[in-house]
Amino acid sequence: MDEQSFSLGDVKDYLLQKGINPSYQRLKILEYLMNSTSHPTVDTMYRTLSKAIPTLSKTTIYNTLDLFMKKELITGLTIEENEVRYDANLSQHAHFKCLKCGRVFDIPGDFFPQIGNTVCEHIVKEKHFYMKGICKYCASRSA
Amino acid sequence: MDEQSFSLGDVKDYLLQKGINPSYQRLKILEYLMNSTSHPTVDTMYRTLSKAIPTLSKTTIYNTLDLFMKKELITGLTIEENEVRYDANLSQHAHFKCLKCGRVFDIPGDFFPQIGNTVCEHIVKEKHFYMKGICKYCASRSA
DNA sequence: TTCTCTGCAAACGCTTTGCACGGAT
DNA sequence: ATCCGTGCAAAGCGTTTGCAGAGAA
Repeated sequence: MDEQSFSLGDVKDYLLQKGINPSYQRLKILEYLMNSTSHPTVDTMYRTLSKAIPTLSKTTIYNTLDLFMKKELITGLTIEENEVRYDANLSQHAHFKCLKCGRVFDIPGDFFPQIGNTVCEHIVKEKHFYMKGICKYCASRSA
Repeated sequence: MDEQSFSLGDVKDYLLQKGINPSYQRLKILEYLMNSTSHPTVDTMYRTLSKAIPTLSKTTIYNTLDLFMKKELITGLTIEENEVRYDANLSQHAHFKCLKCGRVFDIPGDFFPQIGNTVCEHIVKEKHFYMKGICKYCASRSA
């Protein structure tokens, strides 16, 4: 958790506004996502949230994330095969994955080409842009 | 297979030039990839190539693709979780995945932002850009 | 009661690993 | 004999499914 900007109350209001029953599990999962910029995997969420909710199961996390995605509160990001990461930041932004430490960073700014609704006659619904390399922390550590 | 432009001989020369022992399996796998623009998954390759090589195993395909990636003959693309696709087209290009039929198309042209070697102080090694939507074939079919 | 939410356990599917056979040198 | 390539079988791991118990209305 990076900087605690959203309270449980904020999160509850948000869920209610989106027409989602704010159960404790859902509140805590969304709170975690909204206060995180690290694009956690299900396993990361599970290991962290288990401390606060010892009975929490991964099934509930999957169920909840599916619900949030269906209701468009979050998006899933695919950078690596074998793991999906989740992001509550819905603004169009790029991602950077460090090949050393594995962390995923948001890259602000509009890097997205100004293509219209179609490209090569295909209808575009989503655009995804990500980079891989060595993050500034790993770079300075090995320098 | 889309348009037969590379012969087995071409592929053999390419393997030798890259310092890879051109076994029959390796030849056929690379031939398939070089003559395909459909970014096949391992399963697609397996089902297709099994016809020509009945004893072929998926293990060999995985071994071979790992080798090709290590030697930088091909790249792996991650658009969906749960499946890796492979591409022998090493030029920087974008991809488009159809949400209906699931096919992945190459999108030619330089859609990549002209960022330098670093972004937000991170060292960039790879850039990936892909879109999702409805491809022209599915769009015309349902129109 | 009825409907929803939760979570254990098992199933699934793609990928990786262990290991042994076979061909080439 | 040695080395490399191949491929069967089993294990691994993230995710999904089946289903039953708990909780709210």
